[in-house]
Amino acid sequence: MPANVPDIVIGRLPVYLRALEHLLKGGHEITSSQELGEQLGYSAAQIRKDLSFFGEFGKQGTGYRISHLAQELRKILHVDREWPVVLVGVGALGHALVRYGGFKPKGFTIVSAFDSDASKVGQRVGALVVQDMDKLASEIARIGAQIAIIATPAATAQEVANTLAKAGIQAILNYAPISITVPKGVRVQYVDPALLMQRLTYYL
Amino acid sequence: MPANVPDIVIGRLPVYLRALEHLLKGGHEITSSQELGEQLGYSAAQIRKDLSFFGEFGKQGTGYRISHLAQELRKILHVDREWPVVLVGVGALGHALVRYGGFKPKGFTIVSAFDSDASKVGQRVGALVVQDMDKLASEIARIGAQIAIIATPAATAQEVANTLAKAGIQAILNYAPISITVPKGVRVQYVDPALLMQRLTYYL
DNA sequence: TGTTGTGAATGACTTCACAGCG
DNA sequence: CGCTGTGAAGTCATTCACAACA
Repeated sequence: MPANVPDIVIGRLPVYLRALEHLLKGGHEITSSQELGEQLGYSAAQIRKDLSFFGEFGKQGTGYRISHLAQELRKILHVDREWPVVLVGVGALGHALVRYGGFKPKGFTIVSAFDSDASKVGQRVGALVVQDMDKLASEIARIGAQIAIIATPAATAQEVANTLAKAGIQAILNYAPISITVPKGVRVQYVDPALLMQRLTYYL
Repeated sequence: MPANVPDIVIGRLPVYLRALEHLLKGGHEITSSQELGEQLGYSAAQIRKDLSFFGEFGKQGTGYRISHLAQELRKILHVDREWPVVLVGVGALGHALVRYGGFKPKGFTIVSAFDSDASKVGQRVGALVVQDMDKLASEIARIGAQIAIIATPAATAQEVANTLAKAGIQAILNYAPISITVPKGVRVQYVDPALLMQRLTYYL
């Protein structure tokens, strides 16, 4: 497990993995850094360099066996297993996330849902029953969850993040439209489509 | 309108804007690069350097008037206006996007929805009626839309992107879990929560 | 005094270019 | 011969550090 790999490299690995899985579905068995790069808009050298942080996965003169490289990437990213995920905030967005089909095929399963609104506690959402926030820490410990999704309004997201960090959560996917600060050792990724839209309009 | 601003800088401007609007709501009137940086996890120098690409927005010894800086950022990002957006793909995700409340407050309104599935054409989704794909180009021209959201399955996303580019769309927010290639002059931003999850698990 | 705006210095990332190997 | 893996070179981004100024 090499240290000092730039985070920007880590961010590209899932993109590579997604492309490899797509090629596999299309019946391909072998690819090259050049072919991958053209598909993804990266240079061939960058792909080779990124992979070189972790080992040697190709054959000179041939390229990469797609299934093998994909499996190696899954190991590197720790997605060669199932991850339980807890969800905080069961409004419209939280409901959509429980129903969202994109997580399970990648090994992420929302196993508990929490909300601070007493009128929501006890309601069923898909196969889950919404629980009170005061059960959060004990449930996280019971499940052994390390990953949480925040889908609350912006106003409560920081408070929720504090609670999650205290309960031992180390990875947060934040859908609340606000930046949050977390203790060292906790990582946050942000999902805010409006932000991406604003990044697009700059160029219009 | 300065040229040659790194895209990575453009990507941070919406984050700054979001934080400024949050501070405004909290009753603040003035902030500093240091205060903003602490809130966002950036260095104060980086924020000042980013802003310096576009002008001088602060007062030495004082900081930035929040409402003024926010308005300047809106101008820079071209979000000081309303943007019509077309949606392609009206499955579960497309439905959720039409209902999603995060776009309209930022000036983005989904004004048309399209699907290639004949059984969906004519159905109502919120206030919209799903239209056939063969109306796409004429509707984009009629509306003057420059922005599109792709919410189709991965298998059709590239084809849809080609059609959108041909119809004059210059900015695409792609929810399909696949990388797409587009002609020069067209920009794409990706929304794939599973990718972000995989980026998080690397560190677990 | 406190904070900005900015060249200069440092650090990080990407590309180059080629040895090495299948 | 073709493609990988990788040091070296080049480019780009961030941080430093301070003059300028309210």
